[in-house]
Formats: sequence, structure tokens, C-alpha cells
Amino acid sequence: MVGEKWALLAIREVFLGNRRFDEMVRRTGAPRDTLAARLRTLVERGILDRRQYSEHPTRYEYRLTDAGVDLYPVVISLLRWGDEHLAGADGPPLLLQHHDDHRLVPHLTCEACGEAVDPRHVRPVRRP
Amino acid sequence: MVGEKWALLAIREVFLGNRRFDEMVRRTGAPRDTLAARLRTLVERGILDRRQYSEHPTRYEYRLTDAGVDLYPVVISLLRWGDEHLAGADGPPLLLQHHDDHRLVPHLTCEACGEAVDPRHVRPVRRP
DNA sequence: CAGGTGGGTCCGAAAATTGGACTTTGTCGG
DNA sequence: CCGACAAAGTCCAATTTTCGGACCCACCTG
Repeated sequence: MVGEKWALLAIREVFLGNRRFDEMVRRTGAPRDTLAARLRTLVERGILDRRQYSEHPTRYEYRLTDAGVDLYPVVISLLRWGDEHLAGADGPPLLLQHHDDHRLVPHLTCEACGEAVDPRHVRPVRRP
Repeated sequence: MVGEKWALLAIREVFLGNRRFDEMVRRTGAPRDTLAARLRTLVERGILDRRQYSEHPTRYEYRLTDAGVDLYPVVISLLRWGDEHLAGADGPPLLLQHHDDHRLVPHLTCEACGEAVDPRHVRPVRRP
């Protein structure tokens, strides 16, 4: 559903507030052609919504649907991975302010027990 | 780094304990050719490690490096998204047991303040 | 009326993926 | 010793996707 090239990057841009086609092209560097196709499939799949934000001139923007918003943990986890493993000497290109008073430190926990999720404590079981 | 087709699926299989080439082909349905290429790039990028687990016959398996293990939140978040938005009537194909006594309910929090992460409370800031 | 912006489309070239056949090395049962 | 089987790939021609750049149209703005 979100595995094609540019799909998650486009979704990230929408999360960052860059909802317009040209803005996404500029920020991601995707070919306009490919991005247009990708946005179409994401809309078809119910992850993005294309809405007009101005008539005269007719202009569109992309918003996340509820299902799209649910991808936030995926995007943020990838962002954190990049910050940790790929960032250069001067740190990550983007900081995330949480509640306007501290840096967001994303971290996966189990809602049931409250603990941090460690792969060693998780056992996959095929559908019973 | 992990955006090409089959990359995250291969990584997922390794997390699930399916570390052998043929096993991954069977489970993911990827073309052998493509999977072989993908595994090669993932090894080059330091996400997987290819190690011999038997001489005579010579056999290899793929293990996650530390950087690879750090992708766990990404894989788990995607898995949860799929469970929520794509699972059919009989539920998700895979259950995750946490500490052998309850179902894992993955959930992104901020380590700094302990709260659940809500996109509305996060403000991206370009590098200062 | 010239220039700019937003949101695309069109196209030929280049790159990646596909599925199936084939290979190599070694094990196992009879 | 023979035939069957497994693991881990490789090879190849036929699709599919992506790429990058040019182009288009409607609408402002000075």
C-alpha cells in the first residue's frame, strides 16, 4: 500500500505541512510525473484526500485521511532511524518540537504493559 | 536505504526468524533474482549480515546488524497499520505475543515526556 | 500584455522487476 | 552407486517503472 518509490516521502511531506503538488516536487525531488501517479494511487487507496482549497484559480492540496494519519508512527520511526544512522556531523536536518517545549524522542512501547518494545521479548505466532 | 521493493519485507522476515534465502522467497513471494540483489544491497548498507551457518554443505543465513535491529519500530508500525486497516474478518495473519503473557499493542510515545505521540502536538523545525 | 505560479501531462530513454529455467554443492535412502 | 532432494543462487528475455525535461493551461499581477 505504501511501498512504491516516493509514496512514504510524499506522505512525510504532507505530515510536514507541504500539501501542494509543486511543494512536494521541490522538497522530494521526485519526477513530477511519478509523483502525480503516486498521489493518485494514494488517493485511490484512501490514504490521501485531494481537495480544492481555492477556486479561481482552481488549486488543489492533499490531506491525510484518518488511515493516512495512522501512518505517523511509520514515518516518525523511519525519521528517527535516519537521524540516528545517517545524520552527518551537524545533526539531523529537521528537529521535532513536542508540545513546544522539548525535543520529541520517539520510542515504541507496548500499550498493554507500558514497556519499551524489545524484539527479544516478542514472539510471533501464526494465526491460531 | 530501505525503500526498494522487497527490502522491508526481507527485513521483516529476518525479524520473524526466517533467515534463510529460500525461506524468504517462499514467504514473501519475491523473485529469487530480485531478493538476492536486495539482500546484497542490504548487506552493503550494513543492515543485514550474511553469515555461514554450516560448512559442508556451505549454507548462509542473514542476521540483522545493530542498525538493522533499530528498524524494528518501522516494521512493527507498518505491521500494526496493516492489522488495523487491511485485516480481513478473521483478523491479522500474525499475532505478536509480548513477554509470553499478553498481546503486543505497539504504540509510539515520546521518551522525554512519556506521552503518546500525536501529530498535532509536534512541530517540525528546519535545522537551526 | 509579459511573466510567474500551480498543477499537471507527454514522451523517449534508462533502470528495475518478473518468472521461470538452470547450476552447484552436498545430503539421504535404498 | 544412483536417483531424488535441499539451499542458495545465477541467467535471461519480457515487462513495468522511473527519470528528466519539455510542454500545457488557467489564472493572477504589475
